[in-house]
Amino acid sequence: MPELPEVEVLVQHLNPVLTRRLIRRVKVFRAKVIRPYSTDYFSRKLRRSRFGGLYRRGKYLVFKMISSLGRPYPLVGHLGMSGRMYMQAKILGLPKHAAVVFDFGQQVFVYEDTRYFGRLTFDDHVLSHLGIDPFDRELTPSWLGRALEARQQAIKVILLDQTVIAGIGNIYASEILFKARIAPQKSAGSLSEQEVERLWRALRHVLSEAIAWGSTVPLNWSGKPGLDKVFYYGRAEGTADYYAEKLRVYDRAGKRCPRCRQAIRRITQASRSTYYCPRCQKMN
DNA sequence: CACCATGTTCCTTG
DNA sequence: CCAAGGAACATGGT
Repeated sequence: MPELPEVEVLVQHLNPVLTRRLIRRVKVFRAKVIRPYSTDYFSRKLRRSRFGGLYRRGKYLVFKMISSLGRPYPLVGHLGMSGRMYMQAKILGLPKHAAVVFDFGQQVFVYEDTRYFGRLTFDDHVLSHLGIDPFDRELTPSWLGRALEARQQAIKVILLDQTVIAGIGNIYASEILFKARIAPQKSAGSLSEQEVERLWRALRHVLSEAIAWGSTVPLNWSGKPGLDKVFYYGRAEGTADYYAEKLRVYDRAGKRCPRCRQAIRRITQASRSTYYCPRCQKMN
């Protein structure tokens, strides 16, 4: 589920659904995702709190909670690799990998996570380590140039560094570099002014396109297996459009580049797959 | 059985 | 202190 566009679309979807709702009780099914708190402390703190607004920071969801005494406090969520969050009727029953469930009475708010890499915490300290948001007005081409100039690591690896720019993940990193026509192996500091400019454009273009798609298409949030496994390459109920078809290079090794018909290549960088077109994204 | 997977953190080595 | 690389986390798909 989670890179910046998915989290953004989810936050927009959840905001009106959750705001002002009163938590009657909290059930923790997998203590790991709320560490270092005890199940008891976590549940007691949230019980009888209300949801205020929520917003996104990088790939994190930040819920503004209001205690029964009217005191605000944050609840920070991260979806890891396989986390989902959605409202559903209580009578429907819980998914196999429900991690935490908030009970509202008739409805429940479910956080499920197959691999349990995600997290819910009251500690917003993690957010202070995050780099600039891709849609921050301060992120100009010259800002980007300065952020990259002293770095020797491959640009693909830098794009995944959440302390530089927050929100880009492995899928969109490849997509952004393809759009910008920059070889993923190039060291960040070696990019020309034109390349930095193209990267800046591609960043916003690719991410906003993904957000626009996710905001337009009806999504199946609870994701019944086989219907909407993962929304950006899954499918919403009644929709024939697969988001995978919108990806130009990611997971397309051996297939033709949509721009020049050359075969897409897969390489490994920092133990993760990178996909690119060797003809459109040259080293020099 | 093998390998791969949208992410982050922690450990080791230099 | 920094950088780079890798394992670990846990489960499922192919």
